[in-house]
Amino acid sequence: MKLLVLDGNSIFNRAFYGIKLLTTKDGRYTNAIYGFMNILLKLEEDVKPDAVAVTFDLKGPTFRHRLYDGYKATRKGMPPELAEQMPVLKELLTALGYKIVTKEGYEADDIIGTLSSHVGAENFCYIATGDRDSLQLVRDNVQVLLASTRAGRSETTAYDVARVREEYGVSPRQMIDIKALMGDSSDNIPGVAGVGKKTAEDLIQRFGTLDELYASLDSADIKPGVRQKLQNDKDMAYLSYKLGTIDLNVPVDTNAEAYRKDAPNEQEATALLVSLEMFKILEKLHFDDAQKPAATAQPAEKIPFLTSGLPTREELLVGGGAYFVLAGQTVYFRTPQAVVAADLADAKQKVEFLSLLADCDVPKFVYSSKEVFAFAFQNGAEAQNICMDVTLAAYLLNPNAKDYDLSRLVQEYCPRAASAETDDQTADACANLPLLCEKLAVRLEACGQTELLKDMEIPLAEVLASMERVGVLVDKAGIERFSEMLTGKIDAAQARIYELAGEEFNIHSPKQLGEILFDKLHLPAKKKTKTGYSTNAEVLEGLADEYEIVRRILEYRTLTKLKSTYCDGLLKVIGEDGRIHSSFNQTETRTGRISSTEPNLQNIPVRQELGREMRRFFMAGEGHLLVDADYSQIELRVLADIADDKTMIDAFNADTDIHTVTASQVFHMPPQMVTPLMRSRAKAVNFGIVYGIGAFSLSKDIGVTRAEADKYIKDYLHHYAGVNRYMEQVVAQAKKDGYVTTRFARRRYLPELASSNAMLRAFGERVARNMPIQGTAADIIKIAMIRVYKRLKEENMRAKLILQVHDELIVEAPEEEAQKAAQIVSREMENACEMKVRLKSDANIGKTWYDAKG
DNA sequence: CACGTCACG
DNA sequence: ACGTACGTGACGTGT
Repeated sequence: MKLLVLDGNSIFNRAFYGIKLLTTKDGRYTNAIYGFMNILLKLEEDVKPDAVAVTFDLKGPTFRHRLYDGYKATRKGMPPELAEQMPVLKELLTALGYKIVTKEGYEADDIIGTLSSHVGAENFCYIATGDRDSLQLVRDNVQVLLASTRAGRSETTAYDVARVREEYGVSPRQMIDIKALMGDSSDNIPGVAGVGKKTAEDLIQRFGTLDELYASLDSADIKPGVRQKLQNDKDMAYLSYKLGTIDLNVPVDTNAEAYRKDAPNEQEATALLVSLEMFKILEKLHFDDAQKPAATAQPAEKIPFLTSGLPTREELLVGGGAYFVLAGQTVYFRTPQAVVAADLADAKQKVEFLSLLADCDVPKFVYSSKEVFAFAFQNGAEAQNICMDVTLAAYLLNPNAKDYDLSRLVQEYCPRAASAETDDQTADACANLPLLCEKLAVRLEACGQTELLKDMEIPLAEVLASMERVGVLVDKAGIERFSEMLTGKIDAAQARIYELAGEEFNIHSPKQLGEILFDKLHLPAKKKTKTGYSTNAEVLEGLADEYEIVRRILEYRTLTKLKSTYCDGLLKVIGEDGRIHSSFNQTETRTGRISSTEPNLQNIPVRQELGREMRRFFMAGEGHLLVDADYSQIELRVLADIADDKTMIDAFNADTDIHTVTASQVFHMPPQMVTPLMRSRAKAVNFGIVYGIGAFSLSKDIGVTRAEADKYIKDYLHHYAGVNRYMEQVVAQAKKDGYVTTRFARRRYLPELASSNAMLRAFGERVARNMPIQGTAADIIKIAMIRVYKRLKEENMRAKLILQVHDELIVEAPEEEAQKAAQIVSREMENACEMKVRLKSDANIGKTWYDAKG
């Protein structure tokens, strides 16, 4: 039989340091457990062992190390992020039926040694470890599988006797002799001072053993210096030999049969893995597979899978609603008896599906409502009465997730799911759609988010689908001309940079650029990144006054950014209709904002004039105009409201300039005396407050000393006492609950707050202060979008919402509707939410985005 | 695929 | 002693 012996601590450590810190949404660390399980499952797949022994060290001192006092010196405890994972791992391994082996007073190494040395000649033993110490255990029927990390990837190397000899030139047994000479700092084995790996290997290769070496020390051909060192530390060498020799006689059960796996406790293991959010691992364990022993559980419900076409209306209603998943040209329905797939390329089935979508009386439970709305629009129809969208529901329950794949959601929320009689993943997940919807609905209700889903996110999905479909017209030829103009300027800048540098190099490479500027030209380097010199704009701007090459590089960066991202990037995504149809993602951000991709239309340049010119290429269609309305200071107004800060509320309601008011507060003078510099600093403070602020960053941002910045913040919080109160209260509440919420019950979990890492905790605190503000502002503009969309439709206008940029909405309207549309947009924006301060939105009209933007 | 950089609110 | 404001997405380099 084959026995696999795991060096638990070593693999666990490797997993921890090899994978970035992961946490569950309630803040428990899981990365080491995750990595360990992946390695274990991979090993089992490769080795196919009959039995598995997982060994661990216990905390106390061990016999072997008691030989030497120094052992405690550098023996470090695990970091708390790792230590907390250990009991959970053991619990999981036990639930999965693995045999864990520990012994008071012995290291895992000694247990491994004992098990491997007692495995009978007819058997085979694999030792999985990250530690080269075990190589001394290799024999004819014992191999070491050494886990290592190379270029971020973990790989395993199998060591048999030949491989050890090839690499070290000695037999496995002689590895002990080598270590006795060279020592091992990580294991606190002293060795012979001044003898390292090279010398040790050479000596043992020539003399065979420590004894032989010392026996012929005087006569042999050894460098005098080395001979002296060997003489000095002879005792140490022999002590090290003992310390380095793995104990092969630990009192543990050495019968390999004892380590056969027990049948897993599937229910317990599943519950544990779900709580650890390890759905991939759960999947790999194949608990739901067919050949399940009848004893363990009742077989999972099997749902027939048919592809016979669209079911009739009566056939597809499950408890009064229709449950379906739209995937490209196929729609999967869950009927009471089966999963049924219909082909939408088939005209008849498509028509029937569209009529179902338009039927107000049938509640619909779907996977992605935006896709459903888009499909309806594509066919000149509408989708009515969508009451559940599992993507959006899952996003509201936890916006921290990476994605919202249907099968993952089923695994997360439906531990004992049914399965369809098919390999089709979507069909399988669809079989569980009603159950999933039910579970999500219960959770949403418990979190007070039912209205957020039904009245905000689902209606918004329709608006977004419409915006994506309409798109925005761009002047393709204009962009092409602009791009060529930039090419000319880029070539000139590039030539001059090469001239000033005295050589050609890749200006885009921070590495090469850093070498040219700071090594070759000896400009004073300011900051470093992990990988080298920092060359970002902040650093370069500090050098720009003095060095032409720096000014040219900044210019080059600006120009190439404009060309590659905004000219060439946009040209690539212009549709056949001459318009750009960006995707607006509704489940991407942790604060509730929407994001825009392919292309990102939420970061088109505006702050600098040259970049701003790009906005001339975003235009209204023939006979149309663009209406652009943006909120004035929405986040600060939200802050005033949430914090219930009287000073700030009064300032807004008196329609005064908030930055000037803040300046007068912070600088202790009447508003009329506030200078532009003071106002701009106060503006930075206002921003900083919203972001969770620190004196260091504020001082860097506005170029004052840290002490001064600190004083600004203190004065600010003194004058805005409500804000001060809010900032303290929201963090305390977040620590208590583990999450923060917006005014509309949007929620974000903050596992960082429970971290033992002070930096991460500080980050969590800033997020706790910021998310309710940014998130509430995001909620408000979403409401405005829904209302604008609805109003334009109700008033039978042809004007269409086409873009959203966080605090700004853009509508494309026929010329004759533009004025009215402008009214509607800013009115709906201002009335989106009743607050203690009024919301303010200004609209402008123009032929292009450039003209329509104030 | 991670990193540095830079565009936006 | 260390790093430093919230939220995004795209591009180019280099492993």
